[in-house]
Amino acid sequence: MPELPEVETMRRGIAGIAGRRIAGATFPRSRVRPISIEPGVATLARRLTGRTVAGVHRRGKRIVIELAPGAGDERRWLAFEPRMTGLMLVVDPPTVEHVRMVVEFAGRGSGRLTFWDRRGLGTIRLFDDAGLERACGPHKHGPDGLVVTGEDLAARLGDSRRAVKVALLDQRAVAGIGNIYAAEILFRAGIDPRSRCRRLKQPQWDRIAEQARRVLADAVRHEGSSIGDETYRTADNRVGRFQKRHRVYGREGEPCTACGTAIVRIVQTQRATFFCPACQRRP
DNA sequence: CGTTCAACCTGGGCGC
DNA sequence: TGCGCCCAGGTTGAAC
Repeated sequence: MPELPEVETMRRGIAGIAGRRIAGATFPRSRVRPISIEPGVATLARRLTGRTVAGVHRRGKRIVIELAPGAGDERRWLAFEPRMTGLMLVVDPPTVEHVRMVVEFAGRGSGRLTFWDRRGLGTIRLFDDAGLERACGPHKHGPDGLVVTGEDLAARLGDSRRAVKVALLDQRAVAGIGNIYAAEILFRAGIDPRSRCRRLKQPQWDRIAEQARRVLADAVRHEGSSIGDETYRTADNRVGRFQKRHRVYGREGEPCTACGTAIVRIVQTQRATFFCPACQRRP
C-alpha cells in the first residue's frame, strides 16, 4: 500500500526515536511467512542492540534508520520496505498476529517501534554504506517524487515506448510514485495514462512533474491515503485523509469531479488504472 | 534491450 | 453458510 506520502508520514511519525539507544530487537511472527530479513533474526538482533539512532530517513518507499557508529564499528542503516501492507508503529499494532519486528529502546520514556505487516511481503534489511547504495542508490532510484522536474522525467522516460502511467511506476525514473498517485497525478496533469512516453513533449513532462510534486506534497499534508480496514495507518495508528481527495483512483463509474463523465477503469501491466476519458487526452 | 508475467502472501468482497 | 474466484497501495526475476 504505502507510496511516498504514506511512507513519509510514517517516517515523520517515528522520527522521535532519533537519539535513542536500542535495547533489543525481537521478531515475533517473522518465521511464519517468508518475509525477507537480512541478515537472519539472531544476527540482526545482536548487531542492533546497543546502537544509537542517528536519524530517520526515507528513500523512495523505504524507511531508513541511520545507526550511529558503535565502538570500533561503522555506521549502519536499517531499512524497512513496507511493500503492500507494512506499517511502522509507535503504538500497539492492529493485531498481535503479523508483528514482524519489535525494536525496544533503552532508558526513560523508552518506547518501542513495531513493524507490522499483514501480508508479509515487506522486507527488513541491515546495510553498510555500500549496501545501502546498492539497494536504493541512484542506480535503483530516480529523483524523489517531491522534487522531480520535467527535465528529469523527459531525460529518463522521453525515449520509452511504455505507456506513461506504467513508466511513472518505475522507481528508477522517479522514486516514490505508486498506483494511486500515478493515477491522481495524470488526472491533474490532464494526460491519458495510455499515452506513449515518446509522444510526450517537454511541456507535458513539465505538467506531470509539477502535479507529481503538488499531489505528493498535498498527500503528505493529509497524512496519506487509507482505503479499507487494516490498511495503511499513521505511526500512531490513525487513518490518513487524502483518500477523500482522490479524483479518479477507486472511482470507476462515478462522475468526474471536473466534467461529470464516468471514470473508467482499465488494466495496464496487470494493474488497475483509473482515469477520466474526457479530461485526460493523448498528445 | 524493453516488456510481460507469475510469484510472493493474507484477507475482504462477491456470485452462486 | 460455504466455496471458489477476484481484488488490493509493491517488487523481483524469469521468460518472451
